[in-house]
Amino acid sequence: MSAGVADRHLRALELPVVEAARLLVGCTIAHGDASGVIVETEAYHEREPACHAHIGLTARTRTLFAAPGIAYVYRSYGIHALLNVVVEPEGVGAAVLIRALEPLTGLPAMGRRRGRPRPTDLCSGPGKLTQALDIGLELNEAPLLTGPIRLGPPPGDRPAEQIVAGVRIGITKAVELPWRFCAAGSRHVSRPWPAGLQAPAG
DNA sequence: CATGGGATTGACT
DNA sequence: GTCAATCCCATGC
Repeated sequence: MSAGVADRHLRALELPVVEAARLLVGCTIAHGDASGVIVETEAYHEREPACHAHIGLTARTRTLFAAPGIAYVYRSYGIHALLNVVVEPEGVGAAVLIRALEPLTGLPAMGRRRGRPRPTDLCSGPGKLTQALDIGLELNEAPLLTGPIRLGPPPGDRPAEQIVAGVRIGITKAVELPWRFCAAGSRHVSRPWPAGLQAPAG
């Protein structure tokens, strides 16, 4: 096995968070028998105010300042668990929010947990994919290379994804940063890509 | 100890 | 398009 494509998820863990967010599109996330290909990510870094780590080291943000390669899972709006991949060296607060997956395996179980069988309704949002993969707050700080959640390289039989970048969604601070990355043309993203930023057709 | 704000979603007008 | 559900945690008294 040669280095390169197969190690993409490992290289991402060594890079600055914005580059990591771009590289993680196309990689895989699995929990139990359910898995999917990452088709949408966002980068968050302590130096900008939309990041939880911006306020410094607290009980909640401790995870973000830890060594790379673990999960940061937190509750959003009192309802949903959101999954992040912690990156950058220990002591730096940064993480990549996993915003959408293209379902790969375990679709029946995902559909049961989601209460909606349509493939494009299973993992097309940060709160949806954690419900589909049964990822809860108890998995905060779980290692991502040794399980139970597993971050893996892109499936070997898939062509490299074309990636488009845009501004992050659902935040009120630092709204101008183009730190959202999507697989171009994917029907599994959380929201349709703005028409003006659509990747060149064909 | 009380309060308020969300990195969202699904239902509804 | 609007809006409520619901809870962790940071902050302030």
